[in-house]
Amino acid sequence: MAYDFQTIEKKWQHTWETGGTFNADADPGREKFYCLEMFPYPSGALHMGHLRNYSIGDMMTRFLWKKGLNVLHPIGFDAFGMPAENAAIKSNTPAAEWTWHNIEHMTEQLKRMGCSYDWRRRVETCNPDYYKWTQWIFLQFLKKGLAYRKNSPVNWCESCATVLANEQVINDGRCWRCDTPVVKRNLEQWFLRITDYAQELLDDLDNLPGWPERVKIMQRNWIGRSEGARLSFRETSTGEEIETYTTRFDTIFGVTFLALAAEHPFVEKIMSISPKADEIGEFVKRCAAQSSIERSAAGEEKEGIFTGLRAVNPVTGEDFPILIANYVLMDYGTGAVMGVPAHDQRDFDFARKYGIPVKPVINPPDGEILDGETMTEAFEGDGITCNSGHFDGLPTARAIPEMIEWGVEKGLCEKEINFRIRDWLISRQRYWGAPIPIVYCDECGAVPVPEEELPVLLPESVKPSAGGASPLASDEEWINAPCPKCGRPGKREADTMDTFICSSWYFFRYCSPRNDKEVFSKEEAAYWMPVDQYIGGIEHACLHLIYARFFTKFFADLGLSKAREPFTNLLTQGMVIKDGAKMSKSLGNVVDPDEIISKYGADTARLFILFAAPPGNDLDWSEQGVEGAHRFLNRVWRLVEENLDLLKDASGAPLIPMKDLKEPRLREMKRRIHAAIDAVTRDIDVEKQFNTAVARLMELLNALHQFRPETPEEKVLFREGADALLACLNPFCPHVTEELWELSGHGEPLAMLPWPEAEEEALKADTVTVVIQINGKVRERADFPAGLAGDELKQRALELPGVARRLEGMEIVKIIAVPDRLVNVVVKG
RNA sequence: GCCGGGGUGGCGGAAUGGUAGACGCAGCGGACUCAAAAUCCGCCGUGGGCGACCACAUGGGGGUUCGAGUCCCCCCCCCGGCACCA
Repeated sequence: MAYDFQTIEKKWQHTWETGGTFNADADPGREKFYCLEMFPYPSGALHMGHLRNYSIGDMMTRFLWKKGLNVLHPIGFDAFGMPAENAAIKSNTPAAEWTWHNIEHMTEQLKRMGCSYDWRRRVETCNPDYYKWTQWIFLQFLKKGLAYRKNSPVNWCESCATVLANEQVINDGRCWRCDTPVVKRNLEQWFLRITDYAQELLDDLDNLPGWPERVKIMQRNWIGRSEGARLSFRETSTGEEIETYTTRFDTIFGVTFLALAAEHPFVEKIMSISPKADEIGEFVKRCAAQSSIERSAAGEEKEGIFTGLRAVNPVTGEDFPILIANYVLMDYGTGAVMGVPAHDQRDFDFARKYGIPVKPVINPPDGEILDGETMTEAFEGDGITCNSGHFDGLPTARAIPEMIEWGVEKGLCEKEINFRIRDWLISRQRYWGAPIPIVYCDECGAVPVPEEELPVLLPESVKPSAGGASPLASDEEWINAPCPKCGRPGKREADTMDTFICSSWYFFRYCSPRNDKEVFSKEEAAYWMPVDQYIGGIEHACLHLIYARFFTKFFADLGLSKAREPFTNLLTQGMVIKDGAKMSKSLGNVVDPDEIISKYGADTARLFILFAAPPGNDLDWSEQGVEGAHRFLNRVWRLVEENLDLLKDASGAPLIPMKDLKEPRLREMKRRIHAAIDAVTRDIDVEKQFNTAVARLMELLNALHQFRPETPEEKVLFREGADALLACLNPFCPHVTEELWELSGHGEPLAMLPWPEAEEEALKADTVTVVIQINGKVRERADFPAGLAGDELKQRALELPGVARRLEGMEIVKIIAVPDRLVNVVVKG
């Protein structure tokens, strides 16, 4: 017979809500802790990934409250985005209505989970009170010259009918949301200058010891810093200087061609003077038509076309042909590459295909002498410089810096650092997002909406369409607005902001969510920020987690906050798996959290999730595992219920310290209680291994279950154990533990009672099992008094009959003794 | 290709260089019951032996050490990230 979790959970949820139990206010006199889980998109209902995320965060929050900290634990909704729009198109429900309905439903679900949020602080990014400040932040970027408009080839998703930022193009050029191959389009779009922060974003990763190494590595890769040199080659007929960027300036003597991207500005000039203009034009068109998937595939056949023009190597005076090549990208470096086929595989493949000479300028360190005629692949490794004038004989490690140094002195090149990360494209041709607060005027150009006129409200009547144009442009009433500068008729910016903007600063807003005067209160942010513990999925490693760092640095530079990093500790939880695959609707392997909570209760769901795997691992969903967790809670319930009288008898009696317990059985019970407290505390606080913490509590329950107290002394001890079990289990299963705590005669609720502390004296064992090895193999075990020193331990081990028998006729070489652990006898013969 | 993270029973997973497999799931045997469920007790890495025991065993191969799942070297496999970035 199961305990009545339905009634109990409702009861305590009601108590917490009406009592504001988990509301937190800034209090400079108290140590704070900011515990945050990534806020959900209100897609309709919580899924298991959410349940896991919020179970982890809630358990930690409750633990930290009990440790005496002032804990900020807020939640909100990342409420702008495509699904609302799609739902609007499909079911003819306004996006706002759909979204707000989901928000209310999911709020109810979070409450049913027993989550300890400060609900006063809930924010929704689609709320004008919120996006007013999203727009304000955009204006600050604009003011600082960090927001700008540019016409450029941008990533376009046909299915989402909008552009995407580089970070949002994943899996070989596909849309992060719908997996559709992305194409390039030329559009005038808004960008944020995240590249201004590239170096700091990279450097500060070293100041984040609380982040998983792999997330930091992913960000380093994404930022992609490279050191090299910029140098120009003069085109012989026009005298035009064509700039290139190289990380291998030491190969400058090996340049045998120059390759331009099809979009390179000089290509137009070439067409105007070249007799081959038609042919070249056709090639350029073909390149442009290739999707970014085709163009960025490493195995793709390299194609090029001779332009008939030539350029001169400023170092050697040699001249060589200029080509246009499909493997040269316009948006990295200068869009032009110096071709060194002997030492770059791509250049090599290209040169062989088009009969361009290969000129080695580095020989391998093993003494081999390369021959450009017969080489079958490029030599890209380090070696000894050759065919390079007075630099011959230098090893690569010295050649690169020394040759750049020389080039800079001679005025041939400049040192340059390049980044792979690009400026953040934030325009979206969508309806359900924060409007970009700009009015276009024929006279004044793009004019920012004055701050006092914010928010630029999103009209709720607009019907989003599946087509390509920005839906807002179709709202005549909305789109027409006077120029804020000159008052003449103008048109509003019809694009909305990338929703990743909204989620880049919500953790600041939580600090003062109802502030209608400022983006956030400096004082409140100074107290709460940075977030001490952030919990979420790893899929945001190069998206949200970079953007949020960028915004935080920008706020610091505006003087709004001192924090230069938003998240001190990051926990990336694994996925929830079933039948070997991530839960997904298309695979039909989803388990509905509502059903689990209805059938077993929130405590059971939370316990299973935390017990089944360490938080970083993928979690294999198992209904039998859930039943196991439920069985455990029923046993806890019975342990208290069946011993209620006894527990009440013992209430109020002072605990018996270890030194006053004589009987071994009682001393052992006491030790187990405190060993459990000690281990659970360490697992939660230090190791972040919640599965083993639960295992220790299961052991404690098993021990209590077998204890069967009779004497008054035993009853006091039993009560101590039951109390410890409930107190330690409370952050995991807050409802059932709270109910049992009350039932067993405690006045005050558990939630805010101090976390139990292990008694040092009670952790020491009286006797220990020592293992006796002979030549490293376990041969005997013996219970000895704890703390025997080496010599005595050896003595007693050798006296054991089993050991003595085995050692007969053997010569003892040496004996290793580890107190309280083992004795290893090394023998010969 | 480069950079990470992994590989331990039937399964999820434990193990400061010191008893490999905690805890749970599944399975097997027993008690209770007219019976079943629930519950309780016991067994549960593989092979051998009636047995106390013995051998083997943490992806494979070497090494360091009295002692290696753990440290070092080489290799295989799986997962993730990046990848024509000049």
